[in-house]
Amino acid sequence: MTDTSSDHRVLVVDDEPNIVEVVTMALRFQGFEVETAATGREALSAVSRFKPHLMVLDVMLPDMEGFEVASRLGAQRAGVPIIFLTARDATEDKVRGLTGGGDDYMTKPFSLEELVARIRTILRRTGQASPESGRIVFEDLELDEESREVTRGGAPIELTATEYRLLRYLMLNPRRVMTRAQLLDHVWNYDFGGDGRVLETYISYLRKKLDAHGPSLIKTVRGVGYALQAPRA
Amino acid sequence: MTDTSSDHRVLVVDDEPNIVEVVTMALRFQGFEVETAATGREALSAVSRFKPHLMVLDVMLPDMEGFEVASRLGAQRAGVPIIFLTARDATEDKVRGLTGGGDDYMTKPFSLEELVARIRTILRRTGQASPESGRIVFEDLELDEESREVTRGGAPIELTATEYRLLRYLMLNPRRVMTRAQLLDHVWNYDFGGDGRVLETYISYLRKKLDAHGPSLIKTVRGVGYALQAPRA
DNA sequence: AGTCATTCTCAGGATTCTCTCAGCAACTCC
DNA sequence: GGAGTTGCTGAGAGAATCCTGAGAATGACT
Repeated sequence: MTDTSSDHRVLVVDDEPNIVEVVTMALRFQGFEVETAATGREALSAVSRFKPHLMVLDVMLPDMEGFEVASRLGAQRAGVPIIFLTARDATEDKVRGLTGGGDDYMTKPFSLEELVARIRTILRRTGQASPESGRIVFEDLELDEESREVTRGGAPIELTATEYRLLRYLMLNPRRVMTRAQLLDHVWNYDFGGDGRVLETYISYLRKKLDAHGPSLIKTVRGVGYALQAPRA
Repeated sequence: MTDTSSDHRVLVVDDEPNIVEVVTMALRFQGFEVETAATGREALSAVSRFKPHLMVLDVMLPDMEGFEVASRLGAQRAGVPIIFLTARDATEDKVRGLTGGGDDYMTKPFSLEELVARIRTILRRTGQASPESGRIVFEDLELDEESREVTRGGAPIELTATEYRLLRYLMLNPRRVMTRAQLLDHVWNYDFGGDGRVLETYISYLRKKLDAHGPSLIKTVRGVGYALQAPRA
């Protein structure tokens, strides 16, 4: 992506190879340095060797719970924030209480965009990353990543979660044609296997909301995908 | 090719000899170093020996699925991006989750130009290739590969998918006469069996759109093919 | 449980593309 | 100059692709 300044180490811990694979590739892609571990024990040794700036940690590991890993780190943890991954059912409450500090959690399945966004937010909060203004602008469209507010020409626009992710991804890649596959992969959950036509529906939603305040911004490129495009004068 | 800087290794894996042949020829022509494999097992050993920068991998192999090859590579894969080839029907869902990791996929049949374009895009994205702006220029014609925008003398020109592929191919080989066969092979799907006269139709479309903004750029070479040519002063 | 917002599926209709065809124009070679 | 070949282009059928409204499924909140 356009962000070259990352250069952070992230440790990904999960025992499902598929997830590790997908997440690892996505993060490397974003410029993070990534190491992986499949068990709690591996994770512990990886931390001391790799000294990550942040951990992505599944709560269900074969040898111990993610929380145990966290507490066993003890002093060694030294303020390393953790993003816990949990299955959707149950346990949510358990996680809530534990996410003191700078921790966070996400329920599986999640979208890669969201994971990356949270990692960035956390690194920014903990002062490890440059506080690059979390504000994206394209023409008269503005998106504030902190408050999640979107405005066009000053007028606020209410978006649902999915609409927001989709618009954000497009705004991060202005004028560039994003393929259908890219959009589905980044904006929807990584295991989304449904009908690719959701995308069209959401583009339609977005257009309806955005175009109420000005000329059309989303261009469809037939047979390929969509792109943000400045309206022609 | 004016591009001498490629020098990348690409591993092509498919069990249909025709496809391997066609793709291999096209890639070698573009300056890539190519090795091939017909089975998953061969692919695995080829990776460790050949250490490709990128793989083109059929999902349907005689001994295992392409995905299995990918996951069996494991650590050895070391971030090598993969372009999966899939049959048009079904399977699209299975392929999801790829572009997040830098991978991509194409449905068969595809045009060679498209394949080459994607390979270039991916290598550029993963920083393995020089980030040569993705912008092709010929005289007052400009083509931006990321936004897929084409302009002549600054004026935007709307092209359909096929028109775009055709023009792009011509612009990649400026002044050189491209034979009818070359054009049909590269711009249309490799198994296109229809009437060769489509080409004339599309040349006509292109000329109509391009010449609206200046002197003629596409020259006919009777009995051979077409070439981009600077207008005589 | 009941309400509400959100997400996703589906189908009809509209649009746009691709390719074929046919007649005319331009060129080549005798 | 004439005959044959090759290329040009407008028209149109069929296919592919996209848009959008309606409603079912899902999950969040009270």
